[in-house]
Amino acid sequence: MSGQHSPDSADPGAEQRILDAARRVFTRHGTSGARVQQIADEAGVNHALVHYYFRSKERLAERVFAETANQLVNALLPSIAAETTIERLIERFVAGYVDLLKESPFAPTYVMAEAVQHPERLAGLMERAVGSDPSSRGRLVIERVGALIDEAVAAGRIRPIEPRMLIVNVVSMVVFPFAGRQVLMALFGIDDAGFDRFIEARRRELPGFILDSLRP
Amino acid sequence: MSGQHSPDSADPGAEQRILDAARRVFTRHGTSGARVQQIADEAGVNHALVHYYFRSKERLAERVFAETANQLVNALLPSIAAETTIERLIERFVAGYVDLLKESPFAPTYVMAEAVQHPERLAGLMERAVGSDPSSRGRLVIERVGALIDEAVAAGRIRPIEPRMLIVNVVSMVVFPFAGRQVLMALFGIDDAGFDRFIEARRRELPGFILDSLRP
DNA sequence: GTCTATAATGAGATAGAC
DNA sequence: GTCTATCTCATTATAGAC
Repeated sequence: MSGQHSPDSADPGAEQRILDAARRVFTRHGTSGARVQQIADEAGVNHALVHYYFRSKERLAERVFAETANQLVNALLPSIAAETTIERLIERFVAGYVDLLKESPFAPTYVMAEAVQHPERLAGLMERAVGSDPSSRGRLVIERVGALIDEAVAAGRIRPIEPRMLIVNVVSMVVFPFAGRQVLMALFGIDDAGFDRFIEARRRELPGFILDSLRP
Repeated sequence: MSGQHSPDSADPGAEQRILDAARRVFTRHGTSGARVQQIADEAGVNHALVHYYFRSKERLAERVFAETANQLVNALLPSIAAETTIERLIERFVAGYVDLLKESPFAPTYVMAEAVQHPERLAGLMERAVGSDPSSRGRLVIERVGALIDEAVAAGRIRPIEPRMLIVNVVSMVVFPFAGRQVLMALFGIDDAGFDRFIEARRRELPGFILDSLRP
């Protein structure tokens, strides 16, 4: 039980520790900016082990990108499918996605930046579900949101809006402050604590802002 | 007049061509992913010339980052200062910023990704204007928007909203689709032409969406 | 599986001719 | 100012001992 990485009773094993370290390093520095040595250091292993388990930096990077993009896109699909009104869906999505992004604040910027150079990797998001591709998942969400919009419009609670527009509006307002965190902090002259307060205020106000924009 | 880069009558000169090429390469690949050789190739010069003019890749990267971030933050300040109602300000900002981003679609992702590793570089945005820092420019915009909000609230045209919230909401909805372009295209199953139509639809609809959310 | 030692090469940077 | 040739070194990757 002695070793470089001070393993405790819940040691996940070298391969998993490398994967965890790789996610931290890649999401912060990008694939080209990341160093295999740093990943090995943070995982508490020799850098040769990284190649033993993952063959090359590039293969490891593909794995991390796929997992990160997958998490970002899929994390909230179940809760989205469970909600029965557009109002509650918006509320739950905002709260749930803010929570997710507080856990992985660098993930959106990382995925967007990597996707510029490797857009084809977004096609492999659903390696486990046969016959499902990103756009079919996208269609499922669009159809679900569209159905809830139609119901609310028919009931006179909201005005009509194209599902994709609403989805992009909501996702934009939730994700962008995290992606542009450093820029916002510089422009607003706030520190980490101020940013956290700003995010919490947004978590409270965003659902109302969005629903107000949909009033008939 | 013969040469690698086929200079014409409006040849901007080697230094400027390197700078232009560097902006293209850095914004697409990021600082660590960019190659001096590629910058030299696109500028039509030998790679030694890049070092002659800019000393090192890092110095060139700092220059490109400063110019790009500066453009993104400042481009619309004059037009913002010129508008006299919050409604017109929102309309002009959306239209103007969409135009800007169609010209520099990779700039937001690049700036956000680089800022993760070098947030201090955002402090040097205004190297030319003495005594002005990013947060003071931010305060000017916030105060201006706040004044226009107050006027519209007093006139009963909109409900109260904190200026920073409105600013972030508007900027988010305009910028995010460009930053996340590849992801949106994959999820929605659309191509470049479809994305362009989507952006044009947003340019038309966004001001109305925002103003609807502000109805008293 | 994990380490040490080393190979292989890509890329930034400089010297010096022109 | 611009090029060719060269240097240096950081980094990925592998071979082989344990």
